[in-house]
Amino acid sequence: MALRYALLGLLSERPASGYDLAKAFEGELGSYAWHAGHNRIYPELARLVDEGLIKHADEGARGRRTYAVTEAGRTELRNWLLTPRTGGAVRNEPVLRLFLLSALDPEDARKVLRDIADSSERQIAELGEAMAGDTPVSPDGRLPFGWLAAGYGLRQYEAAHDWALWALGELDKVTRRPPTSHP
Amino acid sequence: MALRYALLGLLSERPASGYDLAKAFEGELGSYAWHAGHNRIYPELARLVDEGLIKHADEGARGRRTYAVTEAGRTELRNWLLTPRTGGAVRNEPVLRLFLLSALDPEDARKVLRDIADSSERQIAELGEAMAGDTPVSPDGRLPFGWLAAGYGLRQYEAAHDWALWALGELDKVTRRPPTSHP
DNA sequence: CGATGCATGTAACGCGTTACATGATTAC
DNA sequence: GTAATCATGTAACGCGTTACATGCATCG
Repeated sequence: MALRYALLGLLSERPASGYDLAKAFEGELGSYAWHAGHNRIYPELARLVDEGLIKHADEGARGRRTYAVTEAGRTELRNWLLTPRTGGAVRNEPVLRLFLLSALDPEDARKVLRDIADSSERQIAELGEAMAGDTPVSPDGRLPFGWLAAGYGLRQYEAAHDWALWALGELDKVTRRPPTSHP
Repeated sequence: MALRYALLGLLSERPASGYDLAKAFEGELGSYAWHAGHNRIYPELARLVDEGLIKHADEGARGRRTYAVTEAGRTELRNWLLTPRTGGAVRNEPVLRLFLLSALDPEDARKVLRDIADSSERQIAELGEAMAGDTPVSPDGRLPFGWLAAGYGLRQYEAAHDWALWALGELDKVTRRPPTSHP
């Protein structure tokens, strides 16, 4: 049920074809929030047209068809965004891995935790660079798509980094070793 | 592919029946990491037995069958946990909502952000209470299942809270209003 | 003896992934 | 002219959800 809202959201930025939308999912949106390939996108676009949430906007070369969001579509998206998620079914593999850490012996768990510390550090550097400088403002007086989400990502990775270091300390406590020093 | 590792992880704590496992998913594991009902669990247990990753351990009253992890199962779980996730397909609805925030007008976006700030504050209070006091140690000298994950959750919610307040400030900037004061 | 909880399964359906398949245009 | 890119679809399969279905044991 989420793909349709991703599509409505992208189309509410500007009209686009299925091909354009597939490319949009290959950027930050797709890597951090929701991914979909053209094979899922085309059938869903057809359904959205059926339901009157988007409409055919233009026909271009090579069979290119662009779609635009309708008023009904805008309303539908707005309702969804304003309705707080109902604690729905969770399927979060990275978090599952953290839960299962206690199934590893301490040496292996340390390996995993150091990996997390390292990779989150890299992500922080990347995102921090992307967000350096002033708050950007689009000509229409809105925040650019993804700017707020990037800020969220940055804080999440900082939290993950903090956590990994704390967890290494916790592990040291129960194995009664002196704190490991890793450069 | 993740459910099987959740099951292997739970069974590596202690042998359990399908029914026990279904209950385990109703706790923190199911609310934060991965959820599954008995309908998914029973077929997957059958498959794991077929593949030799778990084995039949005991037969009890009312048709109760408990399973235990085999050496092959332990190895499989360990390999999975030690293999860093390959940036696989992302499907994270809460984050998708953040990306789409720019599709809302500023007044609506503020509503959503205040909701997030409030709910994360509640979660922080809950988790903070659960984690108050010293690091618990099980008799076998291991950290209890879920302890590290709880620490992760706490930091995530703190990050979300921080972010929501920051995002409200960013919104104020582009709409050129004085910072909102909300109690 | 009826309600609740323990305990296990099957069937239909939807969403997502991987693979298969096709054709038009542009760049070299 | 041929390779890359634009552009759109279909089919098979797997995982997850919702709903359907059954039976035993304990508590009051």
